[in-house]
Amino acid sequence: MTEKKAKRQLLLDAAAEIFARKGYHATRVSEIAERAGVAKGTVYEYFRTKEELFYALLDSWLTQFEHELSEQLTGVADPLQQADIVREAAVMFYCRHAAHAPIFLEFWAHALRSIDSRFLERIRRFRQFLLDLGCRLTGELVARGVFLPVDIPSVVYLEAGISDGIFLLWVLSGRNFPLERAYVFRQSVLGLGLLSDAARKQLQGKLRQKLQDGFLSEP
Amino acid sequence: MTEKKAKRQLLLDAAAEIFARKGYHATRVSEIAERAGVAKGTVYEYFRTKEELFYALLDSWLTQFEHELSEQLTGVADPLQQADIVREAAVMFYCRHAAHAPIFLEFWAHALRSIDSRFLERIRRFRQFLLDLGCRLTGELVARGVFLPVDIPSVVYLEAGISDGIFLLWVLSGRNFPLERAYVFRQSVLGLGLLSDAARKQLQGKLRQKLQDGFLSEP
Amino acid sequence: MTEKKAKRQLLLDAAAEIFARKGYHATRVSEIAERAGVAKGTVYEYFRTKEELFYALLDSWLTQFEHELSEQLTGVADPLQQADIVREAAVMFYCRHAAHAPIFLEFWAHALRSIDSRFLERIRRFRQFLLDLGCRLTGELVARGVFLPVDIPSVVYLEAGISDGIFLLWVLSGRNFPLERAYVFRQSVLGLGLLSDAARKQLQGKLRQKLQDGFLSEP
Amino acid sequence: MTEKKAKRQLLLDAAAEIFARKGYHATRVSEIAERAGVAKGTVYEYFRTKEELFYALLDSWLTQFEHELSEQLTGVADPLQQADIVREAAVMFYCRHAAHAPIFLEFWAHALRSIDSRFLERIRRFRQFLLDLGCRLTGELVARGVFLPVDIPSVVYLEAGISDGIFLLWVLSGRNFPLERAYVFRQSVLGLGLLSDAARKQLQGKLRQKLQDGFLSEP
DNA sequence: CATGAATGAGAGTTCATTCAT
DNA sequence: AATGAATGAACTCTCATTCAT
Repeated sequence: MTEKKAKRQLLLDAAAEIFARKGYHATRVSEIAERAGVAKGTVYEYFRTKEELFYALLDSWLTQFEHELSEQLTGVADPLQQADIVREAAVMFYCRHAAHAPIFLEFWAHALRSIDSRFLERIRRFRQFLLDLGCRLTGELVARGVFLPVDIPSVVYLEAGISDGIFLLWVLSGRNFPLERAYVFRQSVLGLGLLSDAARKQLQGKLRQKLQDGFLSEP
Repeated sequence: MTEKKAKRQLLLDAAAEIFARKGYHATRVSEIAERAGVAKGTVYEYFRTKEELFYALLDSWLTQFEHELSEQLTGVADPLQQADIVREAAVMFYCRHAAHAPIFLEFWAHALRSIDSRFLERIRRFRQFLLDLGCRLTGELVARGVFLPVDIPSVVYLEAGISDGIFLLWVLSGRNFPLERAYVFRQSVLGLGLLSDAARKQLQGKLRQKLQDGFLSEP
Repeated sequence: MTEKKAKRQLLLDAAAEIFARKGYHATRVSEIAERAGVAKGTVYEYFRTKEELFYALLDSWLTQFEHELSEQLTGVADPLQQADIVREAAVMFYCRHAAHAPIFLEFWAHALRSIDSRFLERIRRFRQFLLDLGCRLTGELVARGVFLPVDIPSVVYLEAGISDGIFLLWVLSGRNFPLERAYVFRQSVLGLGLLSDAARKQLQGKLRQKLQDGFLSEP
Repeated sequence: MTEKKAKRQLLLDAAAEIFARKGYHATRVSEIAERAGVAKGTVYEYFRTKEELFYALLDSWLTQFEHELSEQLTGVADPLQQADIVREAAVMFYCRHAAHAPIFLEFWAHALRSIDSRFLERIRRFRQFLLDLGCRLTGELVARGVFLPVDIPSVVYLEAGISDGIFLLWVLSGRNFPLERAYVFRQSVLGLGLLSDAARKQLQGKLRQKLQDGFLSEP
């Protein structure tokens, strides 16, 4: 039972490694098998098709992230603190999968073309999960007067877009800057833009400093 | 001569249409030929391989954008006005290629895996073009005291990431919001975050209104 | 011991069912195992290969028929009565295996191509068994003056061919007529053709009526 | 145009040869290609799948037979003469395809199992063609008082069954007797059984001689 | 005896590319 | 320059068979 799961995971790990290095289409099922130390046929004992294996990888990553984030948020009430947790979780997630980063681009590209709609659905479900969370947090910050009165969904959408954009930037630029600092930087810019006058007064100094520091140079 | 160029363009247009609808790998060279109204073999008179055709498409789009933007900026001195031109050019570019949007994801994914490094190099050259432009503009705005003193490259990097991120958001969400308004919204948030106290005072009202409006609902 | 035989029979029955429905090549060994309620590997405890299982099925059916017919003929002296018994046994055999009918076509086809010559040999042995029987019966009928003087082997060959032909007709036409009546009809036609003048006079009325009735309409 | 048809025929001939020798399933597409002197891929320029090639073979044979028989019957009025033409055409057809004989068994077996219903439909259409013809001929013979009053469809069905049965016999026995003589023998037996008293008187002598001669020994 | 996970040879099929016309 | 028939390497996936447990 548990051994079956372990071997499944082994295959997923092997697949991640090869997919990341060669891309979905250039990856041969036989390579994945070889990497996992099993025969080609064995892959098909665990996944019906190559595409299913690809999907299983996407699903396992997103599910794991959703679970971990949910857990970490349990018991935390303060929305600002929650926002930090979300950011950290995202960064941690991306960093853990740093070597697999290019796969995400392929998940996205694949989602837009495959007849298999599960990819797009799964990604949208994940995004919805984050958007819901973001709306809750942002809504509370607006309600408490920390943020200016804004159109909450728009802000949350924008934030989501920015997150992916930074990730894209990071991947395409050859991962030549620390992802975490970029996310902090983003938070500072957005913060300065969205904070109410009162909140701004309090945080201004720290945030402006961060803007001056940037995220490209070594700290 | 010019007829040769015209047919080349015909093939590029056909390729764009099919690549967008089916994706690079699912597209057959024969389909492109059929769509362009020529025989399969003719494609190879104009492009050595399928990948070269794909690259030519990327290159033609980016080159066109670079040319157009350079032209439009010629003779405009005011950096704020220039920033508007850049934003408008980007939106126009994306909108013109709205139907081809998914191809960009594939360009990016392809750039990260193909043995053919031209893809990555070409994309980086394009980004560098935009980053240089952004640094010049932002630098001037900082110099003039419109923007706070910030680490200019970081801000420009961030803006670039945000642009792509919004585009990604737009594509993955099924293009269900107006791209232009999202870019304006982005500008407002960043503006409020980056403007110096003096500049902020002047523009605050208009920008805050935009934050309240958002970009998701019909105007 | 006997349990071993019982499970072997269980597997043969399962195989017959699946082979009949899907055909030899489209049948998976795992399906047979599943149908028999055992594990895939167990099949190989009883039959060395899939083809051997197929052969065992053929053999079991033909052997059973040979045994049954031999038993039923024991103690019956009258050749006309014996002919009836043979015909009835054949019909009973075919009807019992009505659901498996298409398998016979595959046995025949298989016999003509398999490297494994046992199929062809077994089928020929079976045919020889019937031909010998037929020659004995027909010979006696000729000797007694019931039949015209004919080349006995040719008649018996023809009868055998007709039997298989009717069966083939029955299978390919979707089994849309009663097999038994077709065999009776055949007997009448052949009878009228082969009977001596004396015998014909006696049976003519009954046989001609049967020709008028045919075997396609409901009686 | 015509060259395309010629190559198609080349492939059909090659396929017939290999299918006949090895059977449908044991035949590799590459073998057919090799035999036809083309590359494997070329086969797929002419036939979408292996099964389609198999079907095309069946169709080409049956269609050819239908055409030839129709032509030969044109202008012949006498039903007895027509019956002879049909018999001769069938024998000629079988003899021309003697080397491919085992394929017919596979066509039949395939028709009963393939999801592709075209096989069964095509075979049934062919049989219907022959049955219609047979009914017309037999009907006329009955009307003219040559045959006894009989249930015409039953007789024709039986004759069709007998034809296939003799063919089966011939194939399974290793084609060790002359097919034509067997068909003549069959005709004699059936004739003696079906002829009216008047007609019988006339033909009796010749037919009985044929029964004595049989078809197994050399003439 | 029974199991069923693992195997891996081998199948049909695809399609970018070539090249004689 | 344009064609499209021909190519054949390379792919994914199947499934009869094995064998450690």
